[in-house]
Amino acid sequence: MAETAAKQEALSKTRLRLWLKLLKSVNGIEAEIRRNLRDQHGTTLPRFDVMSALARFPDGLKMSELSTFLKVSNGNVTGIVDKLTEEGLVLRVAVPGDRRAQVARLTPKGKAAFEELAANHETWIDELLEGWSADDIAALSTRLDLVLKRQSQEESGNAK
Amino acid sequence: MAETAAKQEALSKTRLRLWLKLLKSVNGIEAEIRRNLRDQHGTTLPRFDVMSALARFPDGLKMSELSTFLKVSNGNVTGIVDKLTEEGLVLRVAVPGDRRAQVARLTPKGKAAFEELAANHETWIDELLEGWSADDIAALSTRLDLVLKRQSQEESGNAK
DNA sequence: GCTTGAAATTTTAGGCTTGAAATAAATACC
DNA sequence: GGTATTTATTTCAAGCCTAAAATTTCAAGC
Repeated sequence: MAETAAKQEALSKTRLRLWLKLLKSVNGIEAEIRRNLRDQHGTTLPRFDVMSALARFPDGLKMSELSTFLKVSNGNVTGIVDKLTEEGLVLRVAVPGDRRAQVARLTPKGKAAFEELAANHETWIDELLEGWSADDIAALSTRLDLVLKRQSQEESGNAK
Repeated sequence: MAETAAKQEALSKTRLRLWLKLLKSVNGIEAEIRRNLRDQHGTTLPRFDVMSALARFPDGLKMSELSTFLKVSNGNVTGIVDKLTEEGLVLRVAVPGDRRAQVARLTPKGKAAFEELAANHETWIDELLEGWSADDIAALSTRLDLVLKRQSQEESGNAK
């Protein structure tokens, strides 16, 4: 039994080291994407994320749906959509029958801009994950599902 | 050859999907750690990161060493160390022979506070990565080394 | 029709982050 | 010794982010 406890202890340290490495890797990739978005396109990751979400829903998303989907605060989305709207990339559309709500949608200009961004984004990721085979990816994907499952359980547990 | 191109195309999409899943998982874990630090200890991740770095270097780190190590800006570290200093967790020590530089060190109080945090942190990670075996971790670790190697190469390439 | 509570959104105060400008001190060169 | 460059750090302006408060509208119950 002493051996088991010792192994558990070692596993805990091993997991911690992996987490730190994982965080470093992901932060590094994210930093490069932010850099590319800024230097090559004059935009930012939060703006890209909002446009990406809206691109998936051509009929638009309510502000609250957007913030839930992106897992950021309502107030945060307000500011980003404000900017994108000023630039003519996003449009706020009134929801018929509910004067409280508004739907944010990409304009044609916004859609075109996003498609350009998305194509480059995919290329960047492809280069950054160079050397990852389909098998590598499948293996990691199933491990990540464990983490995501845990997270979605927690969410529903925290729901009021 | 058409098949090869098609496979490449598919791999690119697969990598993109993995990246999105990886990002979601890591962000979820990070969010929980931030929540725990705030709710259980009244502190934040950036503060924990600074204390963690200083804990590894008992003789202290210069402000610039600290920002390089943590990969954040100089100005950022200034503000965080300011706060930690006000609270008596960190000390700024003059560097003999260079009146420009200062070394930040944990105070005994800071060291004790960090050790408490670090122990909990390890437990949180252990729970969040529940189900990850030593073999899983070893496999992922070698894949991540690919990413990290690429990142360190880029850094040295970007050095002036 | 009023009132009460819930829902959608914006506003606000405060912390984190960056890149760039400013300051001050050390170093190198002549 | 004097000037220019580099180095260490802080300050600053602006964007991002959150949680909480405020605002407006809707919906239910009476």
